[in-house]
Amino acid sequence: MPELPEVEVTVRSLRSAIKGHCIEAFRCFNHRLRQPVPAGLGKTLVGRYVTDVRRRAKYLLLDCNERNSARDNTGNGKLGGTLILHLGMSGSLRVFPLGVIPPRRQHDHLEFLFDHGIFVRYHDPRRFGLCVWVPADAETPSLLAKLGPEPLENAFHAKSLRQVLQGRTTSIKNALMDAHVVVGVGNIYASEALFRAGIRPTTPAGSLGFVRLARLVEAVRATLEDAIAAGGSSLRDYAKTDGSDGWFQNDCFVYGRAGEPCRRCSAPIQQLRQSGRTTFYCKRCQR
DNA sequence: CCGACAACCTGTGAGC
DNA sequence: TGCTCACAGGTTGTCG
Repeated sequence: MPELPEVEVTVRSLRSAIKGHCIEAFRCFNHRLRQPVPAGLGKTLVGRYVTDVRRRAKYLLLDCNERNSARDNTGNGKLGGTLILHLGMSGSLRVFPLGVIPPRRQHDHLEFLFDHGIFVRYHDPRRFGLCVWVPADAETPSLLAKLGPEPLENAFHAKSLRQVLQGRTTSIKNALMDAHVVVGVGNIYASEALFRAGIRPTTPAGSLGFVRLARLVEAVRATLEDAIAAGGSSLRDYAKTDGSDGWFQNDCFVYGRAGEPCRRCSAPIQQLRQSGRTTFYCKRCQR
């Protein structure tokens, strides 16, 4: 489901809905996610204001302030911190306007109620997502410690990319999906970016020269920006915070289009398997 | 260190 | 209709 564009779209609407507001209530109906939702998380969260909603890689980060002492008897202290959410393969967040709280669906695992009546639900059928609290004085959590550059920021460029791919024999498609190389690019957008760059997904990562990598960097950026503008891709589970679908799946050049004509040259789109994931490409446009 | 693969979990669609 | 199998936007641990 969610790759960088879907998480970014979620972060933006969540930010506008809850930034500056106080968590009045929290409920957890199933703590068994990829990592267990900590017991007593509600006591940690209630009474805190969300000072910002950010994204790092595919993680959503809810920054929370210090809390006035009285209600806190959790042993977590009153120190501020960050709630880290990940949507895994099938997760989504839904924001309900004031006073609207529909019945809970199957796989709605977490609920947040804010002081202005806004209600947020976390839904994740496969439970590959996570929800953990990191106090402000903790060292960088291992989840975030070893991540590569953000693809939409300046630190992602051809020169550094060539350096990290130096000597790597794995395919460029596998390398693009490696979060040590660059974050946020998953199975859909790796195929899409390689199409836009005109690069065959099976090309050994270390064999690409500066010019082709520069083209790839721009293709990754353009692909992700277009997908964000389209509200992300909705295939099975992903939906925006208002419950509506993203549209980028309709704009894909290659993903999910095996056998269909290439939008650029009409040759049939090819499909193959790389490290257990399906890859799509055009054998004429990508060399 | 690197690369490939299984595991985590549920739902869905295809084929028999 | 009902069963089984393959596969699905991610990440992590393990093995060779």
